[in-house]
Amino acid sequence: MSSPSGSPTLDDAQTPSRRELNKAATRKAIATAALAQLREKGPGNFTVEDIAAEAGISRRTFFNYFATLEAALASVTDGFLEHALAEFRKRPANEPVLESARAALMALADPMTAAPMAELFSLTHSDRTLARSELEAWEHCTAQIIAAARERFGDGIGELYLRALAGSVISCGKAAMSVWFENRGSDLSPESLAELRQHLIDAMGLLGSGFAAH
Amino acid sequence: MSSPSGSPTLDDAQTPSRRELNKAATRKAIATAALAQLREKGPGNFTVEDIAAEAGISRRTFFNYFATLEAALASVTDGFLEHALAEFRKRPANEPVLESARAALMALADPMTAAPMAELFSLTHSDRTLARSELEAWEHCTAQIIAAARERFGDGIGELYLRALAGSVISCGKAAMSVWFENRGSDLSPESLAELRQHLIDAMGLLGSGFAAH
DNA sequence: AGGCAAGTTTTCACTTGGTGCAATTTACAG
DNA sequence: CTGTAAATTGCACCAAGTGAAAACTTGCCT
Repeated sequence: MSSPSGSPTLDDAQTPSRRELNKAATRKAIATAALAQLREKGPGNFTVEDIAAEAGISRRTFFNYFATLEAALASVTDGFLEHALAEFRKRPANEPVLESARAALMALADPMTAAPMAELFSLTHSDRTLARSELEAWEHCTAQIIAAARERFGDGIGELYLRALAGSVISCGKAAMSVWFENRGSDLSPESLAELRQHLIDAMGLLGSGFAAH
Repeated sequence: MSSPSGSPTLDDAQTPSRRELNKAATRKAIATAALAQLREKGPGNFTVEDIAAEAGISRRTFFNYFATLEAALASVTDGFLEHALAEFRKRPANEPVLESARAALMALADPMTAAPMAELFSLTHSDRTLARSELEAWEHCTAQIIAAARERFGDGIGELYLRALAGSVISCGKAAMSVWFENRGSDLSPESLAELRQHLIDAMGLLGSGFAAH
């Protein structure tokens, strides 16, 4: 071993430079601290300074990572939706779109993924400004779905089709989540998650049938 | 005439007290001033103080009417969507929902209604924080559609159905608007508005057919 | 009319969000 | 070890929002 801690001949594979690592760690620390503050003090009752203190950084550094306080919290939602999006991209291109969407949304009912989201949902629910940034996260996800769908369909597909579809799918996902949350609070038991899954399936079913059944 | 300006025996029909009138006027003045500033200086280049000055009121009074700068601009969108919502409520209850929705969305393509909206859309498009408050206005409208639909269907209808439906309809409306705007800028000619109408019809068609056609 | 009560606007002071800049500290290469 | 570039920090600043009390309007009652 020519050098301490790790072999220099080996770790040049990806991009795990100390700098990148630190940045990622700080980012996560901030997000965690923000969530902790939210949990502890409730929406609107803590400041960026509080978060910075808990994360062990300066106020100014916080703003180097997130443009706004809400953005730090929304990063949780971002991660959550990113997960579903990755799932969508994995689906075979010849599969019916709504089926791919359904499969992707199933990822949202995974315990590990759903836990922080459910908590955020519950803590966020009452507050206007927080809810606003949640909205933005879903919107951001919609944009990415549009991109993913465009890639799948090629240029032959109309822009209106793409946007209406992506928006509707996301709306159905939101509807399922909110109904689930209202029934179950942040209950993450297997039965509860099964219910969420069923809501997601039902919502996509409604979408696929043109909301005919009621 | 027992009193100056108007007959007291007559004007007690509604609620046009001087106070209400003044408030309404001020509110409109603020919204107008906000839009004027946006037009004149572009997004992010003017402050609440500027708006207040143009509207002839104090900064503090501005905040008595609107919680945030963006809210003042979003009031334009609110009025726009309110219009469509009123249309929806007028439809007969036995009509298929999607047909009612289609009819309501048609109201958006009316020249008088669409004009301020189109302008706002164009001025707002580039800016992040403004776009955020637009989102909120649509979300608010979604909530009202849910309420209206619940009223129409009575208690027999599932909450999931309601929310998924309302969200999807609004998404399709947004999709049609954004595609139209991207194609036509703020062109308000009859042909252009006809195109918007067609987009709205198409989007609702997609929704009704479960996005089968492409 | 005169005057009281309730509603509105304004002024003032204050906290917090958010940004630019210059100084400092930390990570990496030679 | 030493220079360079990236990251963190402190500081000063402007603008968003909010609370509270003073000043002004409007409506109502005798």
